[in-house]
Amino acid sequence: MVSISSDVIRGYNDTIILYLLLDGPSYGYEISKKIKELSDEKYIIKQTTLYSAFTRMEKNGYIESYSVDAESGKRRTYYRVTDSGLDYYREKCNEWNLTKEVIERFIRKEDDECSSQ
Amino acid sequence: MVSISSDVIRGYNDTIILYLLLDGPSYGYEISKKIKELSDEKYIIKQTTLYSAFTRMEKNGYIESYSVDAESGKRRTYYRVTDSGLDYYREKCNEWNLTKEVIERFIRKEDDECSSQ
DNA sequence: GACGATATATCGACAGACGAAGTATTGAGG
DNA sequence: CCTCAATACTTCGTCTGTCGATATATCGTC
Repeated sequence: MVSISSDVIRGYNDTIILYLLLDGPSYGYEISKKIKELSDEKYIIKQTTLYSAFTRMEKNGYIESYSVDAESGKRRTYYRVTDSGLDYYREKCNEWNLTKEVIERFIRKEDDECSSQ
Repeated sequence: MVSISSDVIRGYNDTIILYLLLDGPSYGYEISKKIKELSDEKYIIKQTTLYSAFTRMEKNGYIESYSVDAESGKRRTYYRVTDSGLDYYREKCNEWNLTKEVIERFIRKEDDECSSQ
C-alpha cells in the first residue's frame, strides 16, 4: 500500500493548517479531524506535529491564539490567521505550484519505468 | 520571487537522483548539473545534500558505487541504480501522485484566496 | 468506577538539509 | 610561474521539523 510519508508533507503542514483556519478560527483537535476528513484518511497529522506547528506559527506571527472554556470544563485554544499568515499562505501556494512542476519532471509516467505499482 | 524551499523537496531528493541515474551511471558533480538544467535553475541541490543522499542510498542498497580515474588525475565516484533502487523509485512515484492529490486539496486556486502573487 | 472520546502539553530522540571549510586536479590567462 | 575558475569529493557541526512516549483533565455512558 502506498501511503504518504511525513518527509513529503514536511513543510506543508503549516500550509494545510492555515488553509483550514481561513474558514474561521479553530482549535487543534478540530483541525486534526478536518485534515483526516478532507484527505479521506490518507493523511492523519500527528498530535505533536500539529501542536508544534501552532507554536511555531504563532511565534512567527502567522496565527493568533485565544482560550475558550467550552461546555463547562473543557478548555480549548482557538487560533485565527493574521494578515501576515494569509500572505504566508499565498506564498506557499505559489511555491507549491512551482515545486510541483519541478518535481514532476523527475517522475516517470506509466509509459516507462514507473508503471506497475 | 517564489523559490523552492528545501523542506518541500526533502524526501524527494532521493527520487530526483534516482531518476537521473536511471539513464545510466553518473557521479555527483554531473548529477548536480543535470538537476540544475532539468529544473531550469529552479532547483539547485546543495553539495552536502547530494553527497549525503548518495551515502544514505548506498547504505540502503538503492545504489552501488565504483571509482573511476577519469582523464589522468580526476577521480570520480560513479553510482548506478540497483533493482531495489528501482523498486524504491517506483514506490516514490506512486507516493508522489497520492501526496500531490492530497496537498492540492489544501491549496486555494486563483478564484479566491490564492491569487495575487 | 472504568473506559473512550475530547483536548492539550512536554520531553527527548532522530533524520535530513546545509553552511563552512578543506583537499586535490586540470586548464586557461596574465 | 602563478593565480583563478571549474571540476570533484569529504568532513564537521548545527538547525529544524517530525514524532513516540507520556502525562493531565474533562465529559458521557455503560
